[in-house]
Amino acid sequence: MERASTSKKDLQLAAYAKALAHPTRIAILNYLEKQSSCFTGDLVIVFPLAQSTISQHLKELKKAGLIQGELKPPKTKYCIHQKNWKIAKELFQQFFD
Amino acid sequence: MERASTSKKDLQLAAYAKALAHPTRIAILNYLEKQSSCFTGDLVIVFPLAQSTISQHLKELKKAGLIQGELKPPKTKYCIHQKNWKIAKELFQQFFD
DNA sequence: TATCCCTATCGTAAAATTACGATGAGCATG
DNA sequence: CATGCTCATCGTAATTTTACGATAGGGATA
Repeated sequence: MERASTSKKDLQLAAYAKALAHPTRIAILNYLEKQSSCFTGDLVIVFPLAQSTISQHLKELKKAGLIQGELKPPKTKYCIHQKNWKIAKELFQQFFD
Repeated sequence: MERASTSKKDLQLAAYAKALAHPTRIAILNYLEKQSSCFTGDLVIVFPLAQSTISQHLKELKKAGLIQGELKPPKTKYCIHQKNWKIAKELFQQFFD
């Protein structure tokens, strides 16, 4: 019986899955897909959560690479990170066959 | 500005993502896809983790509905829950467009 | 009936996640 | 230069996750 190794792909997929593992983050991404971009403040209005909580979720999504932020002082404009989005999409596709 | 509601689909997708949000669980599912089925003990040999830890991961996967267990005393045989697997696959597909 | 296998569950500790209010930093505008 | 707006970060508390060893239970076999 062979020892299972945890591949880079497994780790990456798990990291993406972790970013998606919260309903609010799913909803934020859905929102971003519809709107193509938005400011933090928009989400604070749309979601019944504190501003700091929204910011924290955005941070998680950025850490995973699924979104990117652009400074538009005094606001921050977020949008989907298309390149990584595609990578994630393909990893999930492969995973599910 | 409209209030975002968290739909059933969002919740279900987040739940599946949560189940996939750990490298070991990804690896277990990969293993199950290859072998089509396995016993808990197989995984204990294959992965460098305690038996109770493996059991806990299996429990998480079962809770999410991605696998199912069948008693084959004194063993337990696990396999992918095909129906839910397909549902998960489609949810991720839809999500990524 | 007693014993043996295998696995689930319990108890527990450390770490991570999630939420909030408060604070601080960055950059326009007055 | 001071003010105001927006957002990130800090500090913190409650909960959840992850890991382990130890224990319990279910069903064969002797």
